[in-house]
Parts: sequence; C-alpha cells; structure tokens
Amino acid sequence: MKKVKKYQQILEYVKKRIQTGKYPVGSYLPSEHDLCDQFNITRTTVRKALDELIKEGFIVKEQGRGSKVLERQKSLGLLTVKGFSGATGYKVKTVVTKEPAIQEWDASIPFSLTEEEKKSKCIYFQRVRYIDAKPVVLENNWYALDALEQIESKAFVKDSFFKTLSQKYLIEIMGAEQELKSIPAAKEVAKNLGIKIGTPILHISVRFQTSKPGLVLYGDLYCNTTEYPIRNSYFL
Amino acid sequence: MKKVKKYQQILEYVKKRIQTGKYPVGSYLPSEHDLCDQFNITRTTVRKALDELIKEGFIVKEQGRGSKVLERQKSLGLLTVKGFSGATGYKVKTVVTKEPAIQEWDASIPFSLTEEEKKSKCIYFQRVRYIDAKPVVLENNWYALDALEQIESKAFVKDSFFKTLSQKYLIEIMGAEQELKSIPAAKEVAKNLGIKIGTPILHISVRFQTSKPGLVLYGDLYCNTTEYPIRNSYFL
DNA sequence: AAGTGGTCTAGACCACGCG
DNA sequence: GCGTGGTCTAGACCACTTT
Repeated sequence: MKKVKKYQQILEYVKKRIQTGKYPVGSYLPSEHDLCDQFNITRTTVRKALDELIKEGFIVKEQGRGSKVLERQKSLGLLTVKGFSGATGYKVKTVVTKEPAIQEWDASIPFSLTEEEKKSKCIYFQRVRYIDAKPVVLENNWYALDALEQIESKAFVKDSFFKTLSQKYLIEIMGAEQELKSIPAAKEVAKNLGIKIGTPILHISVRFQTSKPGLVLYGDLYCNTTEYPIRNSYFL
Repeated sequence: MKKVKKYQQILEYVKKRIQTGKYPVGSYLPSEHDLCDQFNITRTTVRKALDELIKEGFIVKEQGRGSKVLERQKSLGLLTVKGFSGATGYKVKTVVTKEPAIQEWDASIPFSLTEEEKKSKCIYFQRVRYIDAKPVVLENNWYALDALEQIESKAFVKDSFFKTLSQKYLIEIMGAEQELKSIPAAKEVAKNLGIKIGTPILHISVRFQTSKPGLVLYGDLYCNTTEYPIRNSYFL
C-alpha cells in the first residue's frame, strides 16, 4: 500500500542532491514545472516539497528567477558569536584541543540521557575557537558511540564538525535546546581562554536533535563575551 | 485592479478574531471546509492562510479534530527564564519599578536608532521579575513616543506589556535581535536583584521588530542565572 | 517574448479522532 | 459513520525577471 508521501520523495531527492553537491551552493534548482514533468506530479506537490526545503534553510526562492541553493548554516546561526560567519574582518580559527576519543559519559551534562545512550560509551572531544587570533570559546562535545562512529578531527570538512555531519553523513540538525548561565571562569576555562579565574563567562549547555534517529549531540560551551558578544536573531 | 491576496484577507480576518478573543484561546477555529464556504474560496487558499497562522504561532492543527487557538507567547518563549511560563511550581511576579515616562533616549542602547526615532522622545520603564518571590531579572524597556502612545502600567493586561500590545493594540512581535554578554553586576543591578556587586550576570540587549511600522522595542535585561538559567529551544 | 515563481480554482480520496 | 485535517490532481492566470 502507498504510504510514502510524494512530496516527501521529492524533498529527499532534492535534499540529497544538495547535500552531495549535485545542486551546488549558489546554483538554481530545476524549475517547478520541470520537476513536475520529471516526477509526473503537480505543482502543488512540488511546491510543498520546496516549502519544506525553505523551512529547513536549504534554499530560497526568487520570483521570476528560480530556487537558489543556500549554504546551510542556519542551525549554528541561531546563537553565534558576533563576527562568527560574519565574514568581514574577523579571522576565525578552530583548534581541536582534545581529539575525539571513546570514554564514559561525563556527569556534568545538564541534560538527562536516554536509556539507549546510557548503555553506550560516548565520543568526547574539545575545541577552542579563535577570533582574530584570540581564544573566545571553549567547546566540549559528546555523542553516543552507538549512534555514530568515531570521527577523527583530521576528517572534519573545513574544520567543522557540523559540516562534516551534513556533507559526509547526510545528517542535519533538526533543532536544539539550550541553557544559558553566567558563571565565573574556572581554572581550566580560564587557562584555555587566556583570562583570569573568576572573569564572568557565558556558559551554554546545548542538546542538538539530528535527522539521524538516536543521534543527539551534546555541547558545553564557555564563551568569553567581553569582546565578542553572542548574537541571536530570529524572525517569524 | 485586484491586489489584495485572498489568503491575506483570511489571514487578517482570523488573526484579528484571535487577538480580540472572538476565537478564544483553547477553542477551535471553524473547519477548513466551513471557511471555504464562508469566503467562497478553495481549501488551498484557506490552508495557505492557516499555514501562516501556524508559522506565527497563533494556532496548531490537530488532525481529525481541528485548528486550536494557542496562547501566543512564542516570541518571549525563545529566550525564557527556566520556569517562566512553565506554570508548574513557580510563582512568577512582575513589579514595575519605574513607571513608563517620557524622556530622552539612553545612550546605553547597543543598537543604532533610526533617524525617525532619534527625532522622537522615548518612553522608558523598568521592571523586576520575580520567581518564587526572588528577584531574578531586571528589565529596562524603551520605545519611540512617536510610534506608540504612553501606556500606563496600570493598563497592562495581566501585568504583561506584550500581552497589552497584542490584545489592546493588535501589535505582534515579528522578530528580534539579541546580544548576550556575561558581566559582573553593577551597583544598581546588584541592589535590584539582591546580590553582591560583581556576581556574574547575563546581560541581554534586545531589539524587537513589531507588526506596527515604525515601532521598535528596545530592551536591556540583567538576569541572575545562578538559580534560574535561561532556556531557549528552537526546531526547524 | 519566454520562463520563472505566486496565487487560485474545483474537485478527489485518504488518515485520523471521536461518538 | 461522520467530520476533521492531510495529500494530490489538472488545470488557469498573474507578477516578476531575464533575454
């Protein structure tokens, strides 16, 4: 019996071609009419699929021209350090300070793990992000080893873990929960960010839902906001 | 000469009825078929209007039942103190510490004002938010007097400035930009929140875009996150 | 003028919730 | 079984961009 929705099929087809670079960033998708012919469906259905791609941040429509493929960065864009991905003037660098390694779950994760996850070991790694050669963010990440293999940092696409997930594993971020606190810098944080112990630091605990069932990414970020505040904008 | 889109008309019609309480929170809208008959349009058009209302956070659809009217709090919900609007257990209270008054713009606003706004005087007021009888957030707000009349805090709907805008003025929040910093508490902040000077505080500067042209709301929040962290979740 | 996305019609059948 | 929203067809005309 038919269960698979047609618009879902188109959606997956186009999404996969974007993720694998067959519709490159900056190019235009085939026109809606072409997609209709190609899949023998009506425009309503094609447009429903494209609407979803817009919502997920893969494309934008330009009336009279076509549907343009975007660099997908929305998920990270929601809470970004001022200047991060802001291109102009800032030099951003990421250094892996602790290679992805298998270990036990850290007790400090402020989210409760699922039973599945508790049974599994986890992958942990740590990075420091620099802006203009100054360390600004210390970031810890965890995920369940059962849900995704261990990825060497050498294999990261453009130094980015999230780009790697998208382009090599076709895994997308579907949502996130965050918890923000203002705390004094502890010793390790102060050392990594080159600041005094006790300096006010923004602590962000985050849990990312992904498109891969069972895979949840946990993060623990310490941000020195004195020079580079965190920015966040959203529109309905 | 037809310029007005039909789905826009339905959208405005339903939205206004929600805002004015003619479709009360928790109730169900007329069915899509009924709306078709009522306005002599097709379901495609009705559904397009309802899709927009979903995006704006006014309703949710429940298959087999209908479209339910929501309490609209999404805009504030994007960055909320843990427990705020979380109902259970927490007692939330807001106290106006400085009545809305006409004055010059404060230089400390970290956003640049439009020329229109600079010419106008502004309305300023200050509130302290309590959770379980403890002061947790100190909030300053500004907006241009030319864009909206002075509203007495006595006239606030349920102590809420945003509810007042929505229900009395039919103005909705369309988006926001925020800037977050972790800072040591200054004297006035420390006094208002009952903490020591120098305690790490989360400082949030925010600019709200509204549905009323020319009206932008500016906010300046100081949050004591030691007991109640800020929460934020988003889904694509 | 040709091609693109934007809006809209007038139907149809299906999946789900409820009495 | 009935009413609800979810999916889909097969068209049409309009608004905008590009050639």
